[in-house]
Amino acid sequence: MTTSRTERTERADALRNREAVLRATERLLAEGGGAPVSLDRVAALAGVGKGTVFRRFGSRAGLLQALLEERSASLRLAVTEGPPPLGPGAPVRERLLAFLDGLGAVAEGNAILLAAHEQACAADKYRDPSYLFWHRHLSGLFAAHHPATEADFLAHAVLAAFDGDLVRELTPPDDPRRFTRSVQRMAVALLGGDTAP
Amino acid sequence: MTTSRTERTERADALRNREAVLRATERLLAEGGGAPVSLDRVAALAGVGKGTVFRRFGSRAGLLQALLEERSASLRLAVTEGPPPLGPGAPVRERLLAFLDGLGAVAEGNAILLAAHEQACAADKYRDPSYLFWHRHLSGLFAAHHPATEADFLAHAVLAAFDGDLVRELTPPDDPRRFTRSVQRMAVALLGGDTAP
DNA sequence: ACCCTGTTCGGACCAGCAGTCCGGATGCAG
DNA sequence: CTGCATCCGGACTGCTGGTCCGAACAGGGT
Repeated sequence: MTTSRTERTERADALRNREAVLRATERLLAEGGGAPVSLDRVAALAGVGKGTVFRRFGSRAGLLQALLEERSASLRLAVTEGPPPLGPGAPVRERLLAFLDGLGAVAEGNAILLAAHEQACAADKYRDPSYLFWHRHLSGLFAAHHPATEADFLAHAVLAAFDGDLVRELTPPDDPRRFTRSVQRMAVALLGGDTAP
Repeated sequence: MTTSRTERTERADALRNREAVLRATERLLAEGGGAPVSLDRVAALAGVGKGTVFRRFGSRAGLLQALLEERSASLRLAVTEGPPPLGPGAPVRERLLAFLDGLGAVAEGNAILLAAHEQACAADKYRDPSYLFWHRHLSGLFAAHHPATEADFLAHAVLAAFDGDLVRELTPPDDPRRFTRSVQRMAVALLGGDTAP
């Protein structure tokens, strides 16, 4: 039984450290309440050297992206091959609403992480594989009622609303899903066709 | 004590240096093509000390904001007290289109500056007086067909599309007004009522 | 049980950044 | 011309993201 895992090349200590770094990062993000998190601090809290952080994640942006990926992986999977209405098969409107419900939940629950990631990615935000995936999906949905270039723009515009700081701004503690509902209404209006029952 | 408070004449060299710093900043922004501009470099190109830059503008964000203010001051004026359709008096739909045409032009012509400003402001973006002004205006327009909270969100969402990097992404050299047209179509769709007869 | 080798570790190190400070220069009023 | 408030400049600080390399070590082969 030689460790029937998918990857046999990663050493045990490496895996352990990777996990420690991720945990430390999310803890510092949460405790800092939005204040910038330095990688020195992350390394210190994780109990590893700074070099380790960079070898694992390449850069500050890579670390945050890895964390974000972790939080949204299940949504990604559900969208591509899950059951309707999230997955393929449902009418466009239903899929759009279901998708924004899922993405909204991720955003509302990780607004600080989202903001930090945007800040770190800076101009490369629109080349981020995660962003490209969401954009492709949304764009495809809009394309049902719009020409391609218009759908492309609308997808960008809707995703632009998922700015980490904006989500924080628009999410009162007593109504954690307000942002999602607003985005859903907006997206339906943009989809075209009928808004009223 | 009647005139000395705000009208305290600015020394000639101070005024000259302020101008030199602004010019140097815009030059470095344009030449850098989006690369981050350090204030050391700005000061060097302007031929002044770094302390001067900070005394005049307070911080990196303040400098970029001053530059942005310069580029959008006339639009601001036209919106508040200019002739229709930009100024008060025209139907909501016309005012919306005129406003987005103006703001779009500013964004398309200053996308790099816009991106740099967003990066520098970070979380305080939504407290920026300039942002608040645009938001109040847009929100007011949307309020003609929407409840207040919805109008507030829609204004945020439309402004979110004015991300400096997104504008750059969506502005091909051969069609410099494409972004503006897209935003206008989107905003009209969000305004509600009739999209097309 | 025990090497042997390639992988990983750790933290000193680097360049560069925003922002501060104060002795000295200088415009300007009288 | 003189005195003084204002402004200037660039050395300085504290911190950052990111690099580097000798040391430590995991873990399969024997």
